[in-house]
Amino acid sequence: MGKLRELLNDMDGGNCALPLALEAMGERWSFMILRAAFNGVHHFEEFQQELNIARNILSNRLSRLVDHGIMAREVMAEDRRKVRYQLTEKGIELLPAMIALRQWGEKWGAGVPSTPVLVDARDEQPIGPVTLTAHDGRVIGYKELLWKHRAELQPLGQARVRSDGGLASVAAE
Amino acid sequence: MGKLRELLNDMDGGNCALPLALEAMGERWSFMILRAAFNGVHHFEEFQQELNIARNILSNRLSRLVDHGIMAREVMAEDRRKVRYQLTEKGIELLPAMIALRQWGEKWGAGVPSTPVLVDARDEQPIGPVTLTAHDGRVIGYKELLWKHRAELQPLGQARVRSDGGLASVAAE
DNA sequence: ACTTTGAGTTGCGAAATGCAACGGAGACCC
DNA sequence: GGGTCTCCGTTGCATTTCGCAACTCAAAGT
Repeated sequence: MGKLRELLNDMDGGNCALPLALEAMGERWSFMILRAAFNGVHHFEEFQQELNIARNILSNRLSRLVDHGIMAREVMAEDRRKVRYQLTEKGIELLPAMIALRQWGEKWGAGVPSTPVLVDARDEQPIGPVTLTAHDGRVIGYKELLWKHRAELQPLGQARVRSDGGLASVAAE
Repeated sequence: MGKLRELLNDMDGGNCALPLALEAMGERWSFMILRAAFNGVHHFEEFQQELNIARNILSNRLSRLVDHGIMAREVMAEDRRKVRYQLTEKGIELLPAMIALRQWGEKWGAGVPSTPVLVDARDEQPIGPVTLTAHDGRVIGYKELLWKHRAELQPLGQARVRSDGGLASVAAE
């Protein structure tokens, strides 16, 4: 109970990176633009036509993505009217989040086929589901997980049995 | 170029599950509410105070999450004023997406510690980064991936060499 | 010169969001 | 059983964001 308070106080304070991610990607269209970018779309008019997004909004979103370092904006040398928007490494690293969302929509939505699909370049087989893994790479399910404060973490190799009933009981209320 | 068109036509039509996921989770506060729910928050007043969200918006978001089957709403038997909001399995399966987002924010944000942290219940070690994996479980990086149409997929075990230059070249333009 | 193309901007109505106050059913208290 | 408190909302109104259509403007193309 005091535990719950303590846990929650960490939440709003700002020491959670989720609001940070949402500030960059949480607005309408941001993820759709990202998806288009992953599919090889690079130019304003392409984004506009394919997403059917209002031009002013698109302009605003692209600017924001550039400001956040998710995309890079470059005026093309061979035709200086054209601007090329390119994913940065920071943007590319949103791929797991985007795919996790898409797979979730695929699983729980009304049987949407979701084309195009991401495949392993080696064998052209579709990638597996995005999962959570333990530090050693084992796939790990929700019921095998606990929430812990940073301060309570054990250095690797010194794992001990839960002794205080800690936060595990909090999640179960 | 014809290829690009073909690729893009699949996008807006609606045969992508991302818009579906975003319809359920893309509004402001939805992910923050989900996160609170994962941390053991169950009641309206708890969500309101911890997230500092306007009551009418919170009301609206909880209704929408319930409508989408992400949370279940239950009037509590022992105190019928209280309503308990509980994640469904569909909601729980958003965890990888949420963690992927949070990890991204953690990596690229201004060194936010992100407490509480998700740990393996066995050894209390923090979970690993959310990654994409091949069908056999190998972790796979962005450069080892291609986008393919459903129709072009090979049945497992019949992988062939890319013969048509296909969609890989599209991503690279 | 004249037209077209690419990438935006501007003006304005519609929708979503935020804030503060209110409402109402159920518990609780004597 | 009247008064109070708690929990979960709703209502009214100001602010912000979104969406649409028309416009600008520089750079190519012809």
